[in-house]
Amino acid sequence: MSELASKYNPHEVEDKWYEYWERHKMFHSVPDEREPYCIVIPPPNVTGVLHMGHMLNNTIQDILIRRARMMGKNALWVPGTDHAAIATETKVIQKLADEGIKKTDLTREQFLEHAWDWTHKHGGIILQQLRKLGASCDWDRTAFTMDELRSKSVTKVFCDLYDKGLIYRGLRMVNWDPKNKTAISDDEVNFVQEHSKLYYLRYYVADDPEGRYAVVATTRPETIMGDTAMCINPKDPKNEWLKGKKVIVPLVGREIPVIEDRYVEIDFGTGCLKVTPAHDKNDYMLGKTHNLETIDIFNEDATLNEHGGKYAGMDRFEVRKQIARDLEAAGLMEKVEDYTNNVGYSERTKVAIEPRLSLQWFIDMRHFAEISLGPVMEDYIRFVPEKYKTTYRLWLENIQDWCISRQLWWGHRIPAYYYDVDGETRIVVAESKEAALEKARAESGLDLKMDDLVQDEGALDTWFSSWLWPITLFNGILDPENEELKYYYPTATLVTGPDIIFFWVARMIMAGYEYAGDKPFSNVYFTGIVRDKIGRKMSKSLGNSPDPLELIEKFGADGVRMGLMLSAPAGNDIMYDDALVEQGRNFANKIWNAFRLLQGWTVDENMAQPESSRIAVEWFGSQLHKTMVEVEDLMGKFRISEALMAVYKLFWDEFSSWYLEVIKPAYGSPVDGKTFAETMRFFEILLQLLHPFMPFITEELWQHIAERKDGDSIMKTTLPEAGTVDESLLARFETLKEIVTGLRAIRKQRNIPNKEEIAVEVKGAHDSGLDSILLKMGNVREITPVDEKGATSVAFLVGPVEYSVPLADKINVEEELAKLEKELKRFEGFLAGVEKKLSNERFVANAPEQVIALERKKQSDATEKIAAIKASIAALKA
RNA sequence: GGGCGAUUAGCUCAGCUGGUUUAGAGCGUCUGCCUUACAAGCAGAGGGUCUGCGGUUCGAAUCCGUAAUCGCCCACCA
Repeated sequence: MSELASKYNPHEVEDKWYEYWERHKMFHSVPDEREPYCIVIPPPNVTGVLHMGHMLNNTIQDILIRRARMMGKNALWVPGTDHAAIATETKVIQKLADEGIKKTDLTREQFLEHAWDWTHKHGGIILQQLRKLGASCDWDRTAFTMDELRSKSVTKVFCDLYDKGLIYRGLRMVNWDPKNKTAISDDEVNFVQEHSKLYYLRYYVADDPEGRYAVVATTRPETIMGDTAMCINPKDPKNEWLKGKKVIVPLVGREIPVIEDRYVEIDFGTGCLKVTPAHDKNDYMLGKTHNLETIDIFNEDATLNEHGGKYAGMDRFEVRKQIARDLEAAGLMEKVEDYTNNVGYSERTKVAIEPRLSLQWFIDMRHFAEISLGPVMEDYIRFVPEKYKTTYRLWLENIQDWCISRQLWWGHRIPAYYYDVDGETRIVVAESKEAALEKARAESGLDLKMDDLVQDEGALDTWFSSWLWPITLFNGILDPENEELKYYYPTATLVTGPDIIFFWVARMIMAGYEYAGDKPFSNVYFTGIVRDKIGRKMSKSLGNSPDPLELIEKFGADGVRMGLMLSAPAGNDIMYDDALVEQGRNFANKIWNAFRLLQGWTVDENMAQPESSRIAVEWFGSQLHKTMVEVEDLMGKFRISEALMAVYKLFWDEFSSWYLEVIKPAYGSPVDGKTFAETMRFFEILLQLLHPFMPFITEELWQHIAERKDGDSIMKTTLPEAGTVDESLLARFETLKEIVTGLRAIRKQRNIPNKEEIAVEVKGAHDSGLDSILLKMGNVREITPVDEKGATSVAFLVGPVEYSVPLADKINVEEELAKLEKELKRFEGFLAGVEKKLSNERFVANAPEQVIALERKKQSDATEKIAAIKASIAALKA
C-alpha cells in the first residue's frame, strides 16, 4: 500500500463516496419484512439556500437515519422542498421588479410562468447542498409540496373539510400584509417593540355652547377618517359629562356618537377611545356590539382610499406625519408624547401589518384541537425536550380558527367557485371545475355554463400543504389503503425547530389523525437555534453566519457535522464557534492517523501474544462494550452530543492513548497475528460506531481495512450487539492508569526522560496481575514490594497503596515535605468530615446501611493514607 | 400582563428518583516535549464556597420557598 499522508484530506474522499453511495442506491428504501425507520425532512423553501440551521437539523436527521440503518432497520429519509407561498412569491416579485416588471401588469398565468421558471432555476439547489453534508436521503422519492400528487391531495382535503363543515368562508378582521397584498395568519405576525408617539387629539362636542372638547389618545391619528364612534367607560366619573353626547372628528368634521363600554381602560390616556371598526381588531368588536358603521379608509397597499379625503393616495405613514402637522395647525392637537408600543410585522415581508376586514377562508379548529392534544400529553407522541408539551397544550387550549386563504398566485389555488343566481353569489367547492359545474347545476337547478363559474382568486397558506406532508409523501390522501403508507406510517422521528411547533408540528398531528388514522411520527426532536459564539442569532444583516459550504470546504463535512453535534443538546441553542468544527476536523485526523499506525505494522502470525497485549485486548473489549451500551442508551434519549462525546473519548483516550500504546510493537518489530486481528476488529467496530456521525472518513477507512467488492459499504453493515462487560477488569485498569499517570508526573517533575527506565517500590496490596502493562507503559525496570519507602524515594498514593521511585540524590527534601504536608492536610480534612458524620447519632440511626458502610470505608481508607503520609514525612525528616 | 426554562471551572455543558473517596466532561489556559501514527499531536498541571437568602433533612448542586439576572413562548391597552 502506498504511503498515506500524515494529515487527512477530506476533499479526496467525500465526493467520491457520496457519488458511490448514490450510484449504488444505498439510500433507497422499499418496504420489506424489516422494521421501518422513517424520517420525513422538514421541506426547506424550494428556492432557499443552506444555512447553519439546516446544517444542524439535517445532520441530526442523518445521524438518526444512518444509525437506524446500521441497527438492521429499513431506514428511509424522504427529502423534498416546500413551495413556500409567500416567501417565493415575494422573491419572484422582487426579481420581476428588478427587471422593471410589475406584478399588476401580468396575468395570473404569466406570473406563474415566471414563478415556475424561478423555481426550476433555483429549486433544488439546497438539495444539492445537502448531499455535500452527507445526507443519506432517498433521492428517488424527492417530493415538492406543489407537485401533482401533493396538489391533488391538497385540493381533495380542502373539499373534504368543506363538506364536513370544518372549512368556512367569512368576513373577519385579518392581518393584512400591504406589501404582498394578502391576509396572513396570526402566527405569521411578529410583534416588535417600537418607540413611537402618542397623539392627544381634540374632539369637540357637537352643539356645545361652551365649546368643550374631549381628548383622545391615539398612536394612529391617520385613522381618524375611519372613526365612527368615541368610547368611554360607563364607570369613568371624569368622562361622565360626555355620556349621550356627540363629538366631532377633528379635521374630518363628521359627527360621531359617544358610546359606553367597559372595554375602555379608565386610566389609559384620558379614558376616551376613538373607535375605528375597520382598522383595529378590538374596535371591530366594539363596532359589532354597538352596531357602528364601518368605514374602510385603506387600499390594499395601505394607501388611503377615497374616504381619506385630501390624503387619498398617500401612504399610511406619510399621512400620519402630515395629519399630525395639520392637526397642530388647526389647533386640534392637545399634545404629543413619546410612547413605546408593540407593532405587528409580517414575518415574511417585514412590513407593518394592517388589521383589515375581508372575506377569507378559515378552518374551524375546535375539532382538530380535540383530537391532537391527548397523544402528546400522554407521550404517545414524545416531545424532546419535554417542556414543549406545555407550550403545545396551551396553544391548543386557546386555539383560534386558522385563516388559510392568501391573496397570492403562487400556491394551491382555492378550489371554490362562485356563480350568480339572481344577483346573489353562491359558492360551490369541488376538486375540479367540471365537478364544480355539475354540483352548481344540481344545487341551482339552472343550466349553467363553464363560463358562469369563477374560481376563487386566492391560494392556500403554505402550511395547508405541509400539514399533510407525512401522509402525501406516501400518497396517503389519494390512495389511503396503499402498502407504502401502511409500512412507513407513522414515521419514527421528526426533527425540527420549536419555532414551527404551531405552524407545522401541531397541524401535522391534526391531519395525521384526521386522514391517516394515527400519529404522523412517534418522536419530535426540537433542535435549538444556531447562534454565534457570543449568543447572537445568525443573520444575513449581521454577517455573522458562516457559509456552510465554505465550512465544509475548509474542515470537511465530517468535521463540520461533528463540530455542530458536539454542542447541541436537544432544545438548547448552540453557540457556534469555528473552534468546535476545528475539533471535529482534528478528530477526523486522529482517526486517520490511528489507521496509519495500524497499516504500517508487519504481522508475524507465529509470534506468541505478549501478556500485556492479551490483557489489553480483554480490557478494551470490555471498555468498547460498555461504551456501546452507553451510546445506545443516550441515543434512545436523543442525547446525541453526549453519545458522540462517549465515542470520541472511547476512540481518543481509551483506544488511541491507552490500548494502542500498550499493544504497539517496538519500532521495526512485528505485531503478533492474534493481537493484530483483534485490533482490526476493534477498529472496525469503532468505525461503525462513528459512521452515523462521520460518514465519509469511516467509509474511506472501512474500505481500506479489508478486501471489499464494488457495492460493499460500511453503511450496509450491522452494528454488532454489545458483548459482556467485565466491570472488575475495567476498575483494575483504571487503577493501573492512575499508577502510570503517577509515574509520568514524577518523571516530569524530576526531569527523568521517558527513555530512562525507573524502578518502582510498592507498599501495600498491589495488584500485580497487570504488571506486564505497567512495566511497558511506565518504562519500569522492576516492581519491588517494600515495607517502608526509602528516604530518598518520591511516592504517591493510589487508593491505599503507596508507590515510590527511588531517586537517590535527585530529591529536594523541602519541596517533598511541603507536598506531603499539603496532602496530609487534605486527607485530614476529609477524614474529619467523615468522622463528623459517623459520630452523628442521627446519621447512624437514619441513614441506610449501605451509606454508613461506605462512610466507614472512607474512614478506614483515609486513616490508612494519613498513616502512610505521616510515615513518609517522618522518613524524610530523619 | 400570563406562562415556561435557565443560572455549576475562563467558555459550552453533564450531574436522572437527595448519600458513588469533600463536584465531572470537552474546549481553552499553564508547563514540558518535533518520543518515526498524529504539533490538527504527546505528557503533565492548575481551575468551582454549584446566582443570593431562607427552609425541609442525619445529609442538599440535587427537594421547597423567595429574590435577582438572563432567555424563550403566548397575549397585544388605544
